[in-house]
Amino acid sequence: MARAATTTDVFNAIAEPRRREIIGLLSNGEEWAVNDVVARVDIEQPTVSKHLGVLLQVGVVNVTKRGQHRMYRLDPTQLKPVHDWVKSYERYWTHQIDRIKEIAEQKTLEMIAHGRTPGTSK
Amino acid sequence: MARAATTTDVFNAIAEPRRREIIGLLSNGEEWAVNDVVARVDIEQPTVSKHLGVLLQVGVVNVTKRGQHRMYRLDPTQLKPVHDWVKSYERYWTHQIDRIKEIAEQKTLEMIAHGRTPGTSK
DNA sequence: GACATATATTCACATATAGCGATACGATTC
DNA sequence: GAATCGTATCGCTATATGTGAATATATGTC
Repeated sequence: MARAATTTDVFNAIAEPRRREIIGLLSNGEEWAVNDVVARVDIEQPTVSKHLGVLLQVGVVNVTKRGQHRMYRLDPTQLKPVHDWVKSYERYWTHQIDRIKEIAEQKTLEMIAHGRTPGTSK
Repeated sequence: MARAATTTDVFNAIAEPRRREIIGLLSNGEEWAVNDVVARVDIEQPTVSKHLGVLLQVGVVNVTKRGQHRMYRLDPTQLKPVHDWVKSYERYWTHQIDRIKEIAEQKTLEMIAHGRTPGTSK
């Protein structure tokens, strides 16, 4: 099987740095015409159109036709799955003191439990 | 140019759902032998080895040789870049009330400023 | 209608998968 | 040292890029 399409989900879509860059631009909440984006990033117009197309397919942006312009707007809520997933690991790098304490507590609990957690591979 | 390698950075590495699944397994902080992982996910051993190899290259896991086993351990701090990036958008889906207020305030400020924020495309 | 502007689509290219099956390699056990 | 276990690697297939160049498709303007 080949690699999953970039349009499969948000995780694949945001793997591309330029798409994250475009998302960053649109994060001011305004509507952006394609050429507004092109003027700000060092990417050709067709490429920008394609990246916006990917973001559109996964729902990270909306588009509205206004005259000959197509106005793109960010829908930040579509990034929530990424946030939800990575949030579980947040405690490992925030609050250094608390983190040390947490890890110590965890180890203690493990010692008490005294059970091999991963499948005991002979 | 082709798509960036999965080993380019954490964003590319975690785009693959099975790698996120493996990360989830290892999140108990224990050391996992390859076969421990194989026993838990419905993936063949060579594929698991490859996924672990990708995660290793981007630093999300460490490996230690112990006898004929290779023990993999998660290094969750390597996921921080993802968290940092997505955290900027957190406010859009948390605290529904505050969010409405924030957006209203933002619009008001924009009206006061009265300047077109994106590059005024003629 | 002729022409310019804004955006999308098509083509070709170089490259990178994910997974399977077979196999190679190192460590362990007998 | 032969068999076995744990793991990595190779060859293969099918597929999906990201980008640039060229072109098509609207839409707006004179």
